[in-house]
Amino acid sequence: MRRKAVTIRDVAQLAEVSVSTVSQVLNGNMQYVREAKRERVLNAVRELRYRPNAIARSMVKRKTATVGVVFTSLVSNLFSPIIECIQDILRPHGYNIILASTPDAESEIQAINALKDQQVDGFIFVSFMYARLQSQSDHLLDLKEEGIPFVVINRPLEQEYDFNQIRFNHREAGYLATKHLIHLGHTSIATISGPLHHVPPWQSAIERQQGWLEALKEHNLEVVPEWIRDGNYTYQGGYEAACWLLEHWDIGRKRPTALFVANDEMTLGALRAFYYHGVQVPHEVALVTVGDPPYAAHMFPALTTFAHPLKEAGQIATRILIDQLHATDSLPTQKIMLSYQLHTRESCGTNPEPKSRGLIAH
Amino acid sequence: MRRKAVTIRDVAQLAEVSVSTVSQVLNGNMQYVREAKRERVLNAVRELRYRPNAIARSMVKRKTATVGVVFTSLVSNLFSPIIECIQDILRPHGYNIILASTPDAESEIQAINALKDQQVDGFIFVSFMYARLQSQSDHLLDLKEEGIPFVVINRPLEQEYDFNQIRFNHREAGYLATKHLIHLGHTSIATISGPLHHVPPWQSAIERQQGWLEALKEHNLEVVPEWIRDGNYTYQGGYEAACWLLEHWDIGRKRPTALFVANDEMTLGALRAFYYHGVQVPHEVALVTVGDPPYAAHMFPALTTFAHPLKEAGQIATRILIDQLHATDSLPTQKIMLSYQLHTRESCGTNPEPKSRGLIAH
DNA sequence: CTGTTAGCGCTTTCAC
DNA sequence: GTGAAAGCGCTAACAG
Repeated sequence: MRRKAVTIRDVAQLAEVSVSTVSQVLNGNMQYVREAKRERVLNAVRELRYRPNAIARSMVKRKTATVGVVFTSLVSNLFSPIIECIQDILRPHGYNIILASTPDAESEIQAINALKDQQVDGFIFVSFMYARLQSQSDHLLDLKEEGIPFVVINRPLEQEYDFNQIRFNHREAGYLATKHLIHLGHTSIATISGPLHHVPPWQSAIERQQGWLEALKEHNLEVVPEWIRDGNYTYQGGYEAACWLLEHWDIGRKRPTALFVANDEMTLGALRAFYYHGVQVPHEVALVTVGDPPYAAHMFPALTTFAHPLKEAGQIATRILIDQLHATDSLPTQKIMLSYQLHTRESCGTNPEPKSRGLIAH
Repeated sequence: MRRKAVTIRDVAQLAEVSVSTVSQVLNGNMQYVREAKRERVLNAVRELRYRPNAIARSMVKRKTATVGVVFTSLVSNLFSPIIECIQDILRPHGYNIILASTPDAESEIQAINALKDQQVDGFIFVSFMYARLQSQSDHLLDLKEEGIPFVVINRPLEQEYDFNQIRFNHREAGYLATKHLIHLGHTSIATISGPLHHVPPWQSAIERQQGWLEALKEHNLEVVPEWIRDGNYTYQGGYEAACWLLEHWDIGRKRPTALFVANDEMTLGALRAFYYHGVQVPHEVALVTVGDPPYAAHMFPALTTFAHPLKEAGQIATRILIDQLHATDSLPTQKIMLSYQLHTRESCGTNPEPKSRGLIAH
């Protein structure tokens, strides 16, 4: 069935040279091969449609030209763009990607072992904790020790590790989002935060909320404790948080006119709550969120967001990895902090829609 | 640096047995090994933390326990769920996934070759033509000939091939979507279709439109030629198609009260057009679409959709592949047609929202 | 310049 | 039962 593969020996035979000559030619060590033979070899290769067996080559070179890309989850909007640009950069360099998704530390360890068995040359780890990965990273120390290069993206590290790492500036996102609202004239700004009391601490949630707080304080705006609603990063949480705000709308001294929602899931929930209660966004309450899913621009109203710098993260991570892969001696670790990028659309009230929603009663 | 790997020989030495014995034990051929030695070997393995080198094993077994998964594009909503369930099924069987994305036939061929060089045991091809892949499949014949098993998902085949293939029933989606609208009482139903005049023919677009037509005819409803708007499967196209309809709203004899939109991109565009023109969905125009992105349930109104049976496709494809991988002799090819699944939400008018949108003028 | 040879780490006959 | 030995397809010294 499977047509017996043509080997380097077949080529050598047809070209009437030795296998090592063929190997030389194929690996570009042409300096040692005369043109005539070179031609003969190349012709034989073509004639036989010979393709070197990468496995055999890997075994002797002890390099596989594959990298393991390990995600915490494949289900997210965040996954696609990042894997795509990892792939786009890796492929021209001749590297293949072996993919793995690992919801928890245990399965991550297994995946790493499986990939090590496969002799991958390096790793990229990408953490988006939609499935509250129990963050443990001690097992990455082994990789380090074995000299296998890797880089981690958005991985919450419970302590200081000497890893190549790329992080997102959550605090800044909260800070800038809130400032954006403040510059728009808002002085009463609530927040729907991620899980603030999670164990272990959910860094991004805490930091985004701190950014919000910082911006308010910087502008001497009142910080109403009840205006920090924990939405647990979920749709339902966002919905309930918005409902709570709605119910207590007029009870407090004043009501918030703007909202910093710490992720897009919760934003969807909050929007739905407002929609059901007939509260207009952004006219009655302006809204800025973190995370820029593809549909953000197509919601009603279109969402003003701070987008994860996914492409940058993927590109930088891949470049760092490639450098390490090519380097003969070990390179210094790199720690990179990336900023979220503002996309101003309708929900913050900056870009009002062509026709106001009020018109629908026409 | 890279701590020199422990090999089977090290284990043999420590256990004071031969390498072949170790190999036997590790491969579960325990029938030929006495318990005592078995123990010694296992202990040595543990002590040395030995892990067999998969590459070396692959070379002699001529099996790599990896499958190549080749997508036309990584950017789609459709990609994540499908890769996830391929992975979920493959992993327990010990298979790894090598990922590739290939926008056109040329790069697909290259990717296939690269993966063949890596000796992958099989392939899964997934086509979502967001990047109008020039559909060519003759090169898959080579795979067939070489006896490398593979299955194609949603691949538009320009002719009849003897491939394992999983298709989506586009015609039925259009038909059922339209019938759904008809059952809701609509008699004037327009459609925003995909590219009807694409070269080569864009099957899904044509078939979905035909399904729409079929349903109308079956119920003796008038087919207004102008109510077939080609939206080119794009956001912009959907927007323009909806605008056209809006402009000609009252010019025709009657106006459509419902709309079958052939994909979600165009739906977003159409919704935006309606939003800007103050036309209420579903009150003034009901809407059903094909494709069920994660945000469909969170739009305003929530979208009634026919969802791609992605998980089923991924599961079935993977199972077929695994069967072929395990089979000693070649299995018959399988051709499977999957139906889209209806998700009834708000945009068709079946599930009106708790409070009507009119209330927002309160 | 070119061919011979010794492995890479593992599995698998095949004698003993 | 167990071990010695022959490769899997390729690369990389090392002679010539």
